[in-house]
Amino acid sequence: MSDVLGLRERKKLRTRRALIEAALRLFQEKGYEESTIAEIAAAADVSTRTFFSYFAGKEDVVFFDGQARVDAALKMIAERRAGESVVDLLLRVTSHSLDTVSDADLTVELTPARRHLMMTVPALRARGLHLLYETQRRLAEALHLAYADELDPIEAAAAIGSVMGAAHLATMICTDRGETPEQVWAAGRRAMEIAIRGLGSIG
Amino acid sequence: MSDVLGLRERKKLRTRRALIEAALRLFQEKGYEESTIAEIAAAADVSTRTFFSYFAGKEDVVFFDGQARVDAALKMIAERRAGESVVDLLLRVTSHSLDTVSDADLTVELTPARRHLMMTVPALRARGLHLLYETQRRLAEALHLAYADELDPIEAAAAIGSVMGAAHLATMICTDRGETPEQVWAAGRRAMEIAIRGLGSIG
DNA sequence: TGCAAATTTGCAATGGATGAAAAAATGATT
DNA sequence: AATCATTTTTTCATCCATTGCAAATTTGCA
Repeated sequence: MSDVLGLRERKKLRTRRALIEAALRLFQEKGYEESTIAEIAAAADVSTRTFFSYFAGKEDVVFFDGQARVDAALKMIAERRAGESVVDLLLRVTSHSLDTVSDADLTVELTPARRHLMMTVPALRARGLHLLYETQRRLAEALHLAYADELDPIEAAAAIGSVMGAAHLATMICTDRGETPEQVWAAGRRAMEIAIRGLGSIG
Repeated sequence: MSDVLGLRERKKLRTRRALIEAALRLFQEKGYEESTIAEIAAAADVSTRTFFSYFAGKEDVVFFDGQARVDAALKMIAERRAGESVVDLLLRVTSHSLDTVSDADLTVELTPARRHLMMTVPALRARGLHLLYETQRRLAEALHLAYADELDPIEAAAAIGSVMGAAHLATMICTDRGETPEQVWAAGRRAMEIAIRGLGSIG
């Protein structure tokens, strides 16, 4: 595929970027609910209607890089190292996902603010959960394919669901307690280890 | 507290019930998105505005008994049997939750249709996920309290998150494949067992 | 240049959601 | 039973997200 994009494509990318940056800036300045799509579009210098040809809704702007992150994880699973155990692969995928901040092509500094938005705004929390769930579904399918002769679909789902479920709940609880990112990360790590070892390892 | 409710309370319960039944009936007949709140309110013989003093939004009508289900699970955890292991308690709670259809006080027959709605309508899926995670959060806290000297908050979160995460993802995937309720239940059971034993038990 | 396809825009309409004040229903008191 | 305070419902007005449609604009290409 050619890296040379036509004027049309370049313009679209610019508009998309402008919408994302305008939206995130407004959300930080005035809050999510307080910022209207009309304002976002105006700040990006396009019509309100055009916003909806770039994003399905107001919530989606915040998760603009979700697809890229998922694709990266899917790729890692599909290209798993020969002989690598499921556990090792999952640990590698999750730590990579936590480290990688964002789509290299787009703003990176806004990440912490975004995380805060995602945790506090109900609509975004809901959207994030939905995305997380869809991600798990796809990861489970990829895992099943990558270990076709070892994991049936249910086992793959159980593996993904338990590891990600444990990590997610643990990190959410820590975050709500106002703990530092390091503590949150450590909690997620511990939760994953518990999920890997099984519940017998505690209590 | 007295079981004798005043006319005011009784009327409110009746209105609430009327709204729920009207909504679920309309959702079945015309679909969720196609039914407007105005129609629901009209069918329940109240004003549109009144709808919002009973439910925060359109989605919430569908989950009218969510609180009762959660309360039941919380109660089971709080009143855990002396000497019962975490694993045994969780198995008991989940199977009870699957068996119990609904709030005894309210319509029960609509449950299968409701389940179908929850799986197919995007807005309801999202709402359901949010409710599921809030539930997990509360269950994790209850589990921590019930086993205060054995589980710290992170371990409790890992336990709840891994078991429920595994069961949820597995059952959703099975449901999407159009499998029978029995198969779905079996998959959930298997996924929970994997989560309990740990990922080492597979692959 | 000139045409075809893609994109943006303006406009109108729908429907969810909220705020505020008037109206109606209810419970308590005399 | 009549009256008053409280709760609930209704009415009305408004905001905003979202969508469909057709006109206008831009871009890619011959």
